[in-house]
Amino acid sequence: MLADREPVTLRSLVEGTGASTMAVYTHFGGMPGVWRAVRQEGFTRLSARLATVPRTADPVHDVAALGVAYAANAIESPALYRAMFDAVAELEDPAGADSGLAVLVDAVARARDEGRLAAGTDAAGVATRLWLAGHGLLALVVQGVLPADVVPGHSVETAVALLTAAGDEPAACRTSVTRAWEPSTGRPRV
Amino acid sequence: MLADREPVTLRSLVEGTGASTMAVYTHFGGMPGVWRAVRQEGFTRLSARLATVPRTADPVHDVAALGVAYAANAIESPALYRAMFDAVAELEDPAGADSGLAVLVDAVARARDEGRLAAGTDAAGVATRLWLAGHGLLALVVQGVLPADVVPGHSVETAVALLTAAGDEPAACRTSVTRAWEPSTGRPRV
DNA sequence: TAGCATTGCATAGCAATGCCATGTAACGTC
DNA sequence: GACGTTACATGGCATTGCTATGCAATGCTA
Repeated sequence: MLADREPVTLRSLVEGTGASTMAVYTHFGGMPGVWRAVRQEGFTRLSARLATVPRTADPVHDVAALGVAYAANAIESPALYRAMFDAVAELEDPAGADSGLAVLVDAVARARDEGRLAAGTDAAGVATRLWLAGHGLLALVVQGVLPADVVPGHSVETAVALLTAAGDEPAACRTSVTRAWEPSTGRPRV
Repeated sequence: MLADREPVTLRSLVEGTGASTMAVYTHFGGMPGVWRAVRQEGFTRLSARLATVPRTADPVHDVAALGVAYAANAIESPALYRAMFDAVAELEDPAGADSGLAVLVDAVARARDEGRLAAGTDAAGVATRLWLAGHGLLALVVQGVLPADVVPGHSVETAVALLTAAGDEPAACRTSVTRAWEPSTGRPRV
């Protein structure tokens, strides 16, 4: 229903299943519970997808590759992405949502520890800012304000700016980030 | 009602006004029309606020000052900010929304033309990325995911990174941006 | 195995919501 | 002063989320 942009109502959910509306209350406690479960599922899928991003010898490339996976996930399921952040503060299991950010923090920390970023780099801060910028971009894309084809361009420029500011060498940074975003690598299209 | 987090229903709107629900249909065409008008009003207020940001001798400071005004506007009326971007693609007058971004583009272009940014800088691109990052941050703040007190820190770091990447000298850039965000200048608190 | 408590859910109905058909009163125009 | 138009009050309709009630299947105990 989300993918088809159909309105998700209590009765439309049970229609065709042979079940009655009470089944929804038994399992989810009501419509807010259904949306909670949808959001949780969204973050679970996101975490699973980020976990499939391979670790290469280039830590800065890997940071950008996480961004690619994050963007692809959002663009392939825009309605789910919207639902996820529609009331993200009400998640019952915030740890599931945080784990995605934790993966990014680890990748940034590795780039720092391997010498690509400055020694004193605040990995959590840099990772958060990468995520914030990506979220701002994708939030507008999934609502139709911006077309999806501007995602790689803005993502590359913002990632290069933030990672260069964190100490990476500009030319090498751009090479690493661009390589993750170029469309010929067989990863899911955005 | 938005500020008080009360549910905005057709009947609660007309309650106490002595009018009936039909008045809403005459003037707005229905509840979606009411929300359209709310969004338009939100962007009108935002544009008005951005227009009050003074132009100083430091164009990079002025770019950051627009970000401060934008953030203050969102944080002072979080429910309005949420409503604005809840269905921003359905605005009947997108020009009103674009005018805010145009002000930022002009400020970035001025910074470029006055020599602070590289001559070939894509002012619209840089301005858009500044806006995207700010929107990502504020969207999460107004939903309660992040506390408002992290706004200045992330805003300064991201703005410095993006403007430095556009050619500004790092130390001068940080000075200009920080000056716009420091709380002792008498601007509205965030 | 018989009795009983628990669980899951179908039925039916309630309150609230957005919306609209109808009627009516005020207004402007000739 | 008659008439068409506009704005809106009244009342009611369909849909929504929700829940009180009852029933049947399941599992536990003696």
